[in-house]
Amino acid sequence: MSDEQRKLPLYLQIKNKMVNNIKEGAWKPGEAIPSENRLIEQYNVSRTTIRQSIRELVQDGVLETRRGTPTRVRQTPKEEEGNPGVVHHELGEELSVQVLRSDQCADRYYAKGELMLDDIDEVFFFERVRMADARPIAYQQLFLPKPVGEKVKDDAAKMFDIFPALGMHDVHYKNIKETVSASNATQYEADILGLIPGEALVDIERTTLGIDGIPIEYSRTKYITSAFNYRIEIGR
Amino acid sequence: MSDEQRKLPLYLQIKNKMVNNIKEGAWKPGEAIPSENRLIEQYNVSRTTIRQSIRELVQDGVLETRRGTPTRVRQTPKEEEGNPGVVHHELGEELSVQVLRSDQCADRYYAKGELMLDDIDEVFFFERVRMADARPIAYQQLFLPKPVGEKVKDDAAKMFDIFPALGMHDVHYKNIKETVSASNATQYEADILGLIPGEALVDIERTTLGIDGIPIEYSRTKYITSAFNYRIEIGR
DNA sequence: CTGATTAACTTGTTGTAACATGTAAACAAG
DNA sequence: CTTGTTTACATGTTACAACAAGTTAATCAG
Repeated sequence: MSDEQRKLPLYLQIKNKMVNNIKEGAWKPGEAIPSENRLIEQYNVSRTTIRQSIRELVQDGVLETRRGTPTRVRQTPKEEEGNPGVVHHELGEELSVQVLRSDQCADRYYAKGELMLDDIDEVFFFERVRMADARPIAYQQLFLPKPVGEKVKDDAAKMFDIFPALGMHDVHYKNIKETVSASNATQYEADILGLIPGEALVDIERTTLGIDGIPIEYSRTKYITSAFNYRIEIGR
Repeated sequence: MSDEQRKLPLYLQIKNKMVNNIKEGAWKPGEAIPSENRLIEQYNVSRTTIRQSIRELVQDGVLETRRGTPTRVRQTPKEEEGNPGVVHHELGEELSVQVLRSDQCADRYYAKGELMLDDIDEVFFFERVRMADARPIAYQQLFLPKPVGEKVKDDAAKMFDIFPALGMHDVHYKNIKETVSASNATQYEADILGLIPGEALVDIERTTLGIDGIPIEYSRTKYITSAFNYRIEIGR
């Protein structure tokens, strides 16, 4: 156990252990975690402590509790009922992806900042073109922290969406934040997407946080407007 | 005490009392509330209960605690954070609006279709420029059905956002649907917004439904990217 | 008067204990 | 086979107690 962990409050140490259980796949989304009484035996702490750990993870959206039933690992944070905003993000039919370039490097300082990494850390970088029905619809720059990248580097070349691949490797997310803007296609982007330079693109910057709050993905994607459909619905 | 309150858990009853203390001005924002020990005496409950009430109010953003110092009522009633699917849409400071044109007509067939109106119905049309800090940030075309338009036609010239005006006339909405895309500024739009033609704009098409499901507003707004901030958050 | 120390607060952490209440599977009765 | 009951087990609520640790203001030494 590391030094920082030793002086952390017990309930935070246990909270971290629980998060690790999920990250390592011992506790899987949708499944029940051990009951409070078992956890009391397992970690040899009081119920107060266990409950405080669980309470925070519920608050973080990682676990869900219901009186009378075992506490469960949340399936996905998205399928909620009664949320004020629903985001649809559908495109074409036959979806695929093509990797233009991929490397592992220690520069890319801006992306590393977004991923909350140190200067010395390495990142996986993928330059991808997302295709729908064999036509390019988006140019994407995808950055992954080293531990995540090593797990999914093979999938990133095949999967249109990397989230299923992440889930299969027990890398689960808690939160996705997207910033939407617009930009003009550069010569480079226009060539890739088959457009005229200057054409308006929907420009989406996305940061995904893992269940421990640490970023697991940063990406910048530029979509062709005609192949894009971003609908936000607010209300009941 | 009301019947519903009697069967509520103690900590929720006390939480409600605390909220009332704030609403009635007994506890003022920025000021300290009584210490836990005082509250224990005052309400004659255990510290567990008091702390659970306080914890929830902290989570709700109503109170703020700091070890060693008295718990305080939050100065700025913290915005709802962590709500899944929340859309933030903030821009500059000094917001205003300028109306370029307004009329009441029976054409504009596309907009009338979106508003689910018949061909013979009339619509109010406003061409507006939204300004932030005296600089134009968006060009907006706003369409209102005749009954709605008559109520707010004066406000549409002054209000940056027409929803408060609608609410004042008891026109409430149930649902907002926005489609986000990007487009290149036309010569006309570029002139208005002070840009070069072709510049990428964030293009938002919005339909608002009233509480009876009938559309009350259709608009198309094109924002300057630099003055725009559209953040979507999914998850907790 | 200044500056370090202390005393008297505050909230934070953790344990123990008892009872309340919701859930679902096992079981019994029709 | 369906329905109602029991029962074991889950989380929720509440109380009491002790100590940890941060903050602030009074106190005291210089």
